[in-house]
Amino acid sequence: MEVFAALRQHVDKVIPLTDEESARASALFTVKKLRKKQFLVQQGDVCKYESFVVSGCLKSYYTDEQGHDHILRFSVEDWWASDLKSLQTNTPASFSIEAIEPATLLVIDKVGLEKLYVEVPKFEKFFRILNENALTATAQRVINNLSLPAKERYQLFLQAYPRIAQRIPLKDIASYLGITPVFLSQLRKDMMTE
Amino acid sequence: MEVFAALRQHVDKVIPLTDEESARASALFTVKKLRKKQFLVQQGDVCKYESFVVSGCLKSYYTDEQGHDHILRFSVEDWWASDLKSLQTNTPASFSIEAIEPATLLVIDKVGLEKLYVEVPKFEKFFRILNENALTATAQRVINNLSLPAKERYQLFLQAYPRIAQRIPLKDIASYLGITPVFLSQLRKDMMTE
DNA sequence: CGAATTACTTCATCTACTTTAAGGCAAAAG
DNA sequence: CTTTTGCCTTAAAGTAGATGAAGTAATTCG
Repeated sequence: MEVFAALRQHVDKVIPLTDEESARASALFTVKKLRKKQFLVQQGDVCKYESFVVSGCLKSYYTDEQGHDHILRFSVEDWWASDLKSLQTNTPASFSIEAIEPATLLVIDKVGLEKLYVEVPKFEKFFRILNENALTATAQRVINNLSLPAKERYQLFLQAYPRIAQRIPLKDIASYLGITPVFLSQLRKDMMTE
Repeated sequence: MEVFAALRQHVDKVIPLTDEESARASALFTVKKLRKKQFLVQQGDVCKYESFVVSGCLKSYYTDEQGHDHILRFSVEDWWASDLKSLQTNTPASFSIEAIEPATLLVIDKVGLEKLYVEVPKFEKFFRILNENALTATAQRVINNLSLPAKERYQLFLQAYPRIAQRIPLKDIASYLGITPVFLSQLRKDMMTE
């Protein structure tokens, strides 16, 4: 099955699996498809799955008291999406995850994950490393938000995710950068004339 | 030994250890003391240790091209401090870690950590969970930085870390919040008169 | 202990970014 | 095919927060 091959290839990059380990792991995941604008989790509900994105694109975003959305991350092919805290502790998710392109996912629930850690202990290490990397990236983002003006943050974003940037509506990029779409539009114009 | 008891108590809160596991783990950590203003790591050097703070207070901060510091986190008793990425990959640390109070640490280097994962596999899970929590907290901080004005971020900080706030110089709090000391001083004044 | 350095405050000026509002364009819905 | 709706752009006015300068309080250190 194609989708499981994608997962294995992804995991193998960090820790090579044996065929048996890969098969055991695959058996615990389920294929899930999302249409555009469909939710994987909605803020306030409990997040049921850790999800590997095989294809498509999701956005994770927090909706504040004034009803404004703030994008935390985009998840495209070969990335993961979930509200870890909600998943682990069965508490309401603090953000939503929604498809901005039709997406194919491999999902695993909490029970499945716990089985996975027992049956294929390598995954304990795999997720530890995955989270370490995510933590590093998020810390870098805090740094950038604190130390760089919007224009430079935008340029960094374009550099870091050139292919993703093409696929994502401007307003979502603005939200990710923490500025208004209006201002991002101005920045773009500035950048053209330079 | 007192300091090791602190570590065990800390780990036990997440995953109870047997006496033997605790002893094996303790054997891999070393006590390290820092005076005020001493560095645990300096930005650009390789981070050699994962460190558990037994007492005192450290700050982790990034120095940007203009020489301005941006505080990422404070680590007090019962917290950890390190540049994970640097430690794991032997690359230059992207931020510094410095004592702002005399501190006692329990440190473990990369080799020690790898031994630890083998000898006491529970630590694999322990650090996975630790990082998950750190990731959640950091994501929340990104959200706050994007969605809240400085005054509310300051109020949240006071609420979340009332005891730490007392011990930390205003300029460091300002740096953590992403504002200038001048502006934080103004905010404080505003808050007095309300 | 006194001198020097470092931390905090206040005020005035400046700028990066927001808000509001209006017009155009493309996709979705009827 | 027409109408609605959402998305992008441009421009003008407003604000949160930065910067610079100057004075006072608090620490550090010889």
